[in-house]
Amino acid sequence: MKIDPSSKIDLSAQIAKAIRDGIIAGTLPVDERLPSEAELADQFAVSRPTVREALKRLAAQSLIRTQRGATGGAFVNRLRFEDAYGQHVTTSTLLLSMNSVSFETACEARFALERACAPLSAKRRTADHLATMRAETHRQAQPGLSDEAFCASDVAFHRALVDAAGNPVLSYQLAGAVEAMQPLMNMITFTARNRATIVEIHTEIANALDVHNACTTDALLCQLADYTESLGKRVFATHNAAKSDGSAEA
Amino acid sequence: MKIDPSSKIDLSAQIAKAIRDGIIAGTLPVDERLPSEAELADQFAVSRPTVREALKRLAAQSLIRTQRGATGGAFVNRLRFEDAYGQHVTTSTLLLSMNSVSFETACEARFALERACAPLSAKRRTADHLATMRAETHRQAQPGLSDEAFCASDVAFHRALVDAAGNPVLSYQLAGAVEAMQPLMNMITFTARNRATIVEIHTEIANALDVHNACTTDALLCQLADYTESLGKRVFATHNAAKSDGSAEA
DNA sequence: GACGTTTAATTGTCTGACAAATGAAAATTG
DNA sequence: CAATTTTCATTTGTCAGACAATTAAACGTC
Repeated sequence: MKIDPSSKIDLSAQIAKAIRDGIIAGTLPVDERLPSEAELADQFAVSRPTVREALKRLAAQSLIRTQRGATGGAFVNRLRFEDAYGQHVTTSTLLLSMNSVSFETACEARFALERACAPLSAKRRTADHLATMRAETHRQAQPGLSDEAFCASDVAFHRALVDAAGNPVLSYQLAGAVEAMQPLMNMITFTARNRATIVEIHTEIANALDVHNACTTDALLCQLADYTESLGKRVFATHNAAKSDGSAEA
Repeated sequence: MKIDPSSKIDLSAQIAKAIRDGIIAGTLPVDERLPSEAELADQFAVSRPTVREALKRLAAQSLIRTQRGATGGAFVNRLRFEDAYGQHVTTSTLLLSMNSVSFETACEARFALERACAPLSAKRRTADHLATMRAETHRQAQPGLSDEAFCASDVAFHRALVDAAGNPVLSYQLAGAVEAMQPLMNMITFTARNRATIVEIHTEIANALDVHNACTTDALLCQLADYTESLGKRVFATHNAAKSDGSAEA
């Protein structure tokens, strides 16, 4: 791979791209050891700090791992679903907060995706998944629970629902949509009546999954989507009204 | 934010995390200028190369951008959906290839997600989306098209279908599932008869969306999912049989 | 053969330096 | 005075060389 020192782009970015392309193309298989930093510096005709900056870029994407010592070095990392979750959730969260995505849009996406895996979950849910969902539902019924804890439990419930589909690709893609919404959900103060309604729907969802009833599960998710959206609409309407109260913003 | 020099973790990783946390928490708003590298080095009591490695990690995640010159520096980047697409697709692709996800699993996830946005697409599709889908369908009918080009056009078609839902969150989440499957699809050699079948379904999907018929669209997507999976199953069955032919692998 | 010691390789970090870019201030010119 | 050019300070990009920390293998000792 060639490096162009006269390019507008950082050398470290070019080197990172060259190595990344090798990993994607399969030229550098998993667990393959990259040349040492000194050798890379020679090959690309740059200094070691520049090579290191490139390697740090790749490490930030979990594409490589490094190890010190005699047999150490940088190794192509086997990207695991668990490792990728974190990044995916972080990115999704920032996308929502930085692009002022409406609660409605986020909500719509989230439940559309969740409904997509409901039939699979109804078919494949294990006793474990059901137990998790019921435990979280039970926690959500506790009176002393803070709104944040309630939302966290809500995420755990829906995470279990998604995982029940038994498809890691689905779980990964949905993790972003479901977990990234938590900050938005946290802004909603749930009254006792709100919580009771949600807990009831959660209970029914668990029951529907128990008997492998995909249709009812889907209907309940629709119900939950509508209810969540109506709650959010009310909260954010007053929120925005209060915010634009003192400003000249149209 | 505190840095622990005695930790097992790289200083640059700790510093990157500290800054990243600030961005996520909103302490560092979009377009905010970070202190210069020299100032950061002072604040964290490390050297400039260490600070730079931390900044490169953040740059790799598109969390900051840097600019040279008198008024330059590192700025908190507004993460855009378009910027995040690339990373998401790359990560998804690597997840599939490195974890030997079966064609069946990937296919199931992809069509489950795509069906999720079909009702929204049927409701909101614009003339533009329809035109793109029909143009790609037309391209797919060209006899001289390579398998790679056929698959690329297929991705473009489905991308338009997803975008038609008018929900950027949905589009983002699905981009990973749809585009990451392209390398797997490329491994399938499409006969003329295969292509004719797919083109026909694509044509019908466009027609169904034209008249805002969500039900038919969903049915057609199911049909396409079944057909794709059956094609893949046949190809990868012979593929695996050939591969385990000469090895002792059980 | 088992067990400590040395050694070589490699990453992590620091220091100091210079080049390149870039906008702002100062100087020059009409 | 206004417009233009020049100078300059600031900041990132890159380099060179050095030392510390870590680690496994090679070596030596008992």
